Amino acid sequence: MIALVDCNSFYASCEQVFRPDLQNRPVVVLSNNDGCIIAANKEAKALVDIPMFQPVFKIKKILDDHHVVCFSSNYTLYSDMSRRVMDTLKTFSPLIEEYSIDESFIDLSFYQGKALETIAHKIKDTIFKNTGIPVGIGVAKTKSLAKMANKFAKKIPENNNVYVVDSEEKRKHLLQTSTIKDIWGIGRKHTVRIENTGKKTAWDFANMEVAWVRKEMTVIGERLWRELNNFPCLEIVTSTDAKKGIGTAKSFGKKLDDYGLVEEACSYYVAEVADLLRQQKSAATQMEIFLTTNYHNDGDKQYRNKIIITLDSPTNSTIKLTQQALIGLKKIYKDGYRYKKVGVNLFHLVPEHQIQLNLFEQPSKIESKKLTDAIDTLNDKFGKNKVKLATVGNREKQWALIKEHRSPRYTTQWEELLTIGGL
DNA sequence: TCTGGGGTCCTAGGACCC
DNA sequence: TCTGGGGTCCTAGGACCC
Repeated sequence: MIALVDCNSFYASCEQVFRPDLQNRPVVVLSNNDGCIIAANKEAKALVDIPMFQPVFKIKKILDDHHVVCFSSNYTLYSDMSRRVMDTLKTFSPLIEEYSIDESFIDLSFYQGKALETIAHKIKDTIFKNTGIPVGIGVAKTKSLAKMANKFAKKIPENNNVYVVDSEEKRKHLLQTSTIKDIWGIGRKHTVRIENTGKKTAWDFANMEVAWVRKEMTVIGERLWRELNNFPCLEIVTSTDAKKGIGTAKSFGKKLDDYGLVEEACSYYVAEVADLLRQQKSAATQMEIFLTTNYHNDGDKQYRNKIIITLDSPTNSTIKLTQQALIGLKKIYKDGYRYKKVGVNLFHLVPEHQIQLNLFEQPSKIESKKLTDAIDTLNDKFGKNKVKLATVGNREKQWALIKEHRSPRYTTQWEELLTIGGL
């Protein structure tokens, strides 16, 4: 049996752990630049139907009227809290798949013959005791069923955040009370396609002709169909393979029409992805640079473009990548537009110890690696970006993300530790 | 005025090989 | 007139996830 453990309104819960005064109050967390709503606790969801990913300015009045507490996203805090939750989970099973920042699949075969419902409650209570984060747990024979059981566990209050699919009856009940779009892996498009055939519930889907499913939804759909029928097709994935591509692209805090600032932002993001690349000990063969104006804004002149740069030989040197990135940026940058976003993507990653040098390349690689290593060491010791390329600029980041309501990084910065009044 | 960011997997079709 | 059969590799685009 497999359990899917999922934190309840994770980002909002993280904020509430350190703010007991916000218990039972509506809380939402905003995306980068405080643009959209990306998490809402149950009090906030109960108040109004807060649509996720809605731009905040469209529902500002609702938030104000109900005194909803808004936080900018604080990923440093959420990542650290996630680690704590996962550490606790690891004490219950040796086989864990960290599926996302707030959920994990865990293998429960270790507990064969024991009452899984009791175990699940114990896991839930221990996580809450250790971290203050409430979780829901779904248990079933397959990952897809566990995922749905988890949703069901949270939806029905009597379930008390735990639902175990350990009988044919319960499987049927779960599937019959779930809609098509409740199924994990079925999104908007497929929901329409399936509903057009007259099916309404997950149970209907699980009883469709498998040939139809295969034809319309490819092998992914067929696996899902089999999983809902209790045949495991998806394994718990414990090893995390090196990523196949690494990228970053963030909207500026304000629109930019100055090449120098766009260049600064671009350099900054290249340094960021190059760092990630070195952390996973890979080197990139290809790099894409793109920039775009704000396409939501009809009034502005629109322009977007990208350029793909093939590197002479794979590299993870910030210096080399930045050089190439800025040559590329210059080629696609056009004056006279107000830019909203610049981004960089690295592809065709290879392990750094397998770099095939270009036939004509001078063996200066070693020196360049020494320099990069030295910079990494200094930054590890003295803090992020203490040593950086001049192209990143040394002034205040005029393009920085807007984060007006960011909470302290309670668990990772000494200066931001939680203080308790009166002590 | 204000609209996120980071991923994965699969298929079809082109281009090429023997 | 008659035009095989078996492959690989790569990319773009679709669909979905958190």
